[in-house]
Amino acid sequence: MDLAKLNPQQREAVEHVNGPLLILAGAGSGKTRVITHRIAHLIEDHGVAPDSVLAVTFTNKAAAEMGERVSKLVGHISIAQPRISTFHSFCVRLLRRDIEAMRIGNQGLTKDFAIYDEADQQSLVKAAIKRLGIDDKQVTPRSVLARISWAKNHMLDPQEVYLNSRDPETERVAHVYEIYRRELLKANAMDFDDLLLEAVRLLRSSAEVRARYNHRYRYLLIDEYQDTNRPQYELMKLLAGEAHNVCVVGDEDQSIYSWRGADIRNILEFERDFPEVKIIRLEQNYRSTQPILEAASAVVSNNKQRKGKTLWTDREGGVPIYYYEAPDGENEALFAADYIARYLREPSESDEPRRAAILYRTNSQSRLFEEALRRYGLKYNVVGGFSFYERAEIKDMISYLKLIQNPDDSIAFMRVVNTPARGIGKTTMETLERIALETGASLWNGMEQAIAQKLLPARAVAALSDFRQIIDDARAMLGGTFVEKLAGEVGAQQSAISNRPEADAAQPPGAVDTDDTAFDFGLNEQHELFAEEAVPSDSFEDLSAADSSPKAEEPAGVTPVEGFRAPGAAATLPEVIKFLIDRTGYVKVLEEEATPESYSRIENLQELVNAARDASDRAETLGEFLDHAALVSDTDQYEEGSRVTLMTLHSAKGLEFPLVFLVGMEEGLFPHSRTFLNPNDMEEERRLCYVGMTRAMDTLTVSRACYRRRYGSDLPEASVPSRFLEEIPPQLLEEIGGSSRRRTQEPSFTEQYADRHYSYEDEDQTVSARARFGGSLGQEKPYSTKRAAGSAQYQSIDNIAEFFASRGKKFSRPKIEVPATQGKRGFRPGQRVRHPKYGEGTVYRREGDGEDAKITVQFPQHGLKKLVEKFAQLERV
DNA sequence: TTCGTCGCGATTTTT
DNA sequence: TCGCGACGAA
Repeated sequence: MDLAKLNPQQREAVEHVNGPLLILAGAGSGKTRVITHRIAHLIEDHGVAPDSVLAVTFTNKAAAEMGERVSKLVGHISIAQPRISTFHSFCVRLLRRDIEAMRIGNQGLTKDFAIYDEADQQSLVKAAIKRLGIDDKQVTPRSVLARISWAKNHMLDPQEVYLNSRDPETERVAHVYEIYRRELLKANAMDFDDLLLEAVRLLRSSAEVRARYNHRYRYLLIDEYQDTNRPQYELMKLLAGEAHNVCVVGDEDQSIYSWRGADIRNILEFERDFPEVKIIRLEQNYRSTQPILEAASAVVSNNKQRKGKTLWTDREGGVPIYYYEAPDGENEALFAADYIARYLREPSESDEPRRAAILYRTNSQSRLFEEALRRYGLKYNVVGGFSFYERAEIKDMISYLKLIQNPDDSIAFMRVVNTPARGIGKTTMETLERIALETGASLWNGMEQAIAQKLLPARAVAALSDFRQIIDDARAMLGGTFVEKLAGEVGAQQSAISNRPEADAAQPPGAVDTDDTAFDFGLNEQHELFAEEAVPSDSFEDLSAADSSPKAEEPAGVTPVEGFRAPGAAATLPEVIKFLIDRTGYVKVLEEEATPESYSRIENLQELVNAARDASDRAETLGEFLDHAALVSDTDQYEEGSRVTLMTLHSAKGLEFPLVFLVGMEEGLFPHSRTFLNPNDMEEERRLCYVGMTRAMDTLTVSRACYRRRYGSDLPEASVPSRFLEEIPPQLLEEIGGSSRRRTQEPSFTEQYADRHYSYEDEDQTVSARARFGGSLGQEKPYSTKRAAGSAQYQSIDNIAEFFASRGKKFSRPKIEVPATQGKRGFRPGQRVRHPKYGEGTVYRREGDGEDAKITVQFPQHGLKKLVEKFAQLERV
């Protein structure tokens, strides 16, 4: 292993082999490099078996990237590779394998458990609130769910929440929590938090399982350690076993997930639980220029809760931080787009192609920038927001699959039982829920009882039977055929600790108990055979045509099981999805709708079939396919090849870009208004700002809109510059655009162009740009319903003209009618004022007029205050 | 039971 | 602006 390219601290970290290691790695200090080299060093120079190394990262994307880099370093050595995964997917694997060790009698979750996402959780909580008869005006499902999640992240069960409660509201939360938990169990399901908790519970409760994993994973690495929460910490301790070969890497200044339970104390307790720990600090930054580093450090140094460290770089020179003050949000976006367009056109100074990122605080801010980039015909990649698997039609199909896998999944049941409409309405559902509640069973079970005992009107029974038949048929198609990768290289590695069941016989459809969803694990040759016939054409017709495989037409209920196991008789996952899409009439409904929206949904479904085919090609089981769907995260969408990336500051963690736009630097937006009350939250916002700034390698541009529309209302509100702007040392900041205050001797890249950014006669915005509006987007985001639909509205020349006309108006009158009073009191947003009690502040917002005008003022010490202007005794400063 | 309209409230950040 | 729930009519 060649360690010559590492600095002394990095090298020390890499060469540390046994025992606990804590690496405090500042932004851009080559942390990933250290981790990958450390893994390679262990394997290459110390003969550690690759698959006894477990590295845990925060996102799947980071894991994949790290895996790639590691296999570049050591790929030649062995087929076995280190396991590199996120906490959550690691836990899923662990639980799918061993969770039944916790089953007592017939109680407890089975390995076919479902994973509930936030929407599923919300439905469950909503139902629980309703059942408890709690007034849902006061408590929203959202807030209750947040508190349940908080409790889970602090490893408190409903009992403990109840016993610790000091107010009736917390008691109610405890009750909802208890019901929520029971419903999850009944549905054989877990939420994201449970994945961690159950894994901890499993490793604690079974010495045998724990020993197996301790034996399997000898070396443990944890990235982004500052963002781990309590359960993750416990998990780490359990996995570290006796050997304590655990290396954690983190940066207190980049801790931005405390709202999700991340606890900085984990760093302190690490030293307590592993007293023999070695601590290494990485403080040399290889990423950013001096001014960027200095500005970011200056901002974060305003935090009180901080050990403090000094990042330094030997990189010399660099342009200042540019600051652009836009009249409004649209202009801010156009400015960024214009700047980026020019930037990308310039030849790159290094070998790397030019890349830029626009970073914002909330996802909703992306829209304006997307529109602006489209105007300029720039391809871009949006990370976050709506992901593919969150789209309604996709969730619907996934819910059908989930139901096949786990019929007790009541949330999936409710989602699709009447989707598309098949005459199962409110009354029917209420009856089913009642039956389920009375017998303590799942909705599916309730349905079976209702059908068998004819507890419902004939029409409802018929509709339910039809629904059941669809699920049963689909399951029968799949039964016994979905292939597990057993043979060959990968299988050997996996089966080290895996204890897959021998091929189970698929049971006849209808015989539903928790075990009949087990799949056979055939061989690869067999799979290849099926894959051949599974390749359909890509047309829409393909979906709607009644082309579902012949066996679907067979009366599934009477065909003997053996019939489904014969070679060639079983269906692959994509076939089953196509069967479902067709048999449920889903596409038919969409086609009848015949709107651009509905066609794009059909496209999305086609995309799902493609995804399933890929999974099937990789020989994934239905369960694995569903896990993947549940665990892909927004940040995983980041494409490295993309030249322009839009994302939230949170998603940007761990990435770097030559050019970064940090936009929306306004009080209330960033820092977000919800953090005004709590100083700790404010410090986290500041860390978030630090994270954003340190993403920039060469150029950092910060911007703000003086007037911004909230919720698309038509009167824009004045904004107050973000406090973080003021924390950037003024000598590092240079205002650009309209009113440049200062000119440097040589016109910088920015200055050459900055004054031209209003120009709409720019060549990019004429014919060529128009021609590209449709196509470029489609390539970049093939499944984007909303965005595909959105792009349509700009395709006509009239619309474009209209767009520019409206924009043009704004620019000629940047200050749109602001509710401003002429009177001498008339305080206007953005103005500095003094209040006898609260001191100096900035006017944030003004409502009403004349005598009853109310104004909201932001005071540094007291936060936002709403005052009646007449009485407030405010003076101008 | 379904489908339409209307009014209201919402926006942090994510595995 | 947009998405959801409530409400009412066929």
